[in-house]
Amino acid sequence: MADTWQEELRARGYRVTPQRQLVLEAVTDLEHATPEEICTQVQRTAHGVNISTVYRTLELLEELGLVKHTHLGHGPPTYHLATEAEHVHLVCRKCGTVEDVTPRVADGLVELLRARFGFQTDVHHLTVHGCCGDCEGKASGRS
Amino acid sequence: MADTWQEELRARGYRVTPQRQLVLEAVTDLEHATPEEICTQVQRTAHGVNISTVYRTLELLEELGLVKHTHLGHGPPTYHLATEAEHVHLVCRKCGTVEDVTPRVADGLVELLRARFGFQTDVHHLTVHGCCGDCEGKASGRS
DNA sequence: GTGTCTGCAAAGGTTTTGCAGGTTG
DNA sequence: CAACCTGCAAAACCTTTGCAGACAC
Repeated sequence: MADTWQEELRARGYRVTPQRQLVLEAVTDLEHATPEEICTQVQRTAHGVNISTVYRTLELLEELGLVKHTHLGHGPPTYHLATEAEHVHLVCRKCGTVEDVTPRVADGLVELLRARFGFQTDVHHLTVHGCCGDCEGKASGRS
Repeated sequence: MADTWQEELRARGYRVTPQRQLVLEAVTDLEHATPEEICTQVQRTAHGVNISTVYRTLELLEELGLVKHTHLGHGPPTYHLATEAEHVHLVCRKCGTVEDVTPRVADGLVELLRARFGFQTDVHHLTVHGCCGDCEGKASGRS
C-alpha cells in the first residue's frame, strides 16, 4: 500500500511530484488538518508548498481515494487519510475540542436509517456537535 | 411566545426594528435558509435588508435563542427557528437532497454518547451524510 | 522534448468590520 | 436626544483560476 499510489498516479496520467508526496505526508502526520495547517506543516519539514498547490493536491488525492475530508463546523474542511480507521467526531460547542470515537456508537443510527429510509450513511463523515463531558461538568458556561 | 421576543430584546437593551422582524419572518417562512436566501426572501416582501444586517441579525437572534443554524456541508450555514420541531438532517452526497427525519432515530446514539463520554448532543445540529434511498436504488451515479 | 505541475498573482465568493447617517425608545 | 441600528464600502478570509516557467517521464 505504501508504494502503489505512485503507480496509480502514473497509470492515470498524473505525475509523482515532491509536492504531492509532501502533502500526503502532512495529511498522514496531522489529523483533521485544514489546507492551511497542511501548508504550514509542509513548510516546517521542507521548502514549502504553495497553498494553491495544497488545494489542488488535496482535490486530486481525494479523487484517487487516498484522503477524505470532513466538515467539523463553520471553518474550513479537515482532511485525513482514507486508510485511517473510520471514526465519529464529537465537536464541543464550548471549548471546540474534537474527540474521535469509534463508529460503533453510530451502529444503531446507521442501521435505523438504512431500514427506515434506505439511507446509506457515510460514517466517516459523521460529526456530532454538542457539549463535551469536561465542559458539561463545569456546568455553567453560556449556551 | 409570539409576542415576547420583542420584550426580550428590549429587556436586554436591544431594539425592535423592522429589519429584525423581517429577518425573523424570513427564517420562519423558509427552512434551512442560508443568509443569502434570507436576504433574497426579504427583498421579495419588502424594501429589502442589507446582507450585513442579515448576518448581524442572525447572530443576534441566535444569541437570543430564537433561531439555530446547522452546517449541511461545504456551503454556507442554514438557519431555522429554534421552536421548530427538532429534526435530524440526512444529506445525500449524490443528489444533494436534504431530508428531515425525527430526532428519535438518534436516541440510541445520544444515550450512548452521554453514558460513555458524558457528551451532551445537540440533536438539532446533527447532520448525517450519505446516500439517500433514491440514489441508492439507482445504483450507479457518480461519487 | 512534450505535456503536466508549480508558484505567483489576481479574481471570486462569503462573512466581518468601520463609520456616517437614520431610527428607536 | 442619546444610544443603538442600518446601509454602504472596504477589509478579511478562504478557495479557485490564469499563466509563464519548471519539472517528470
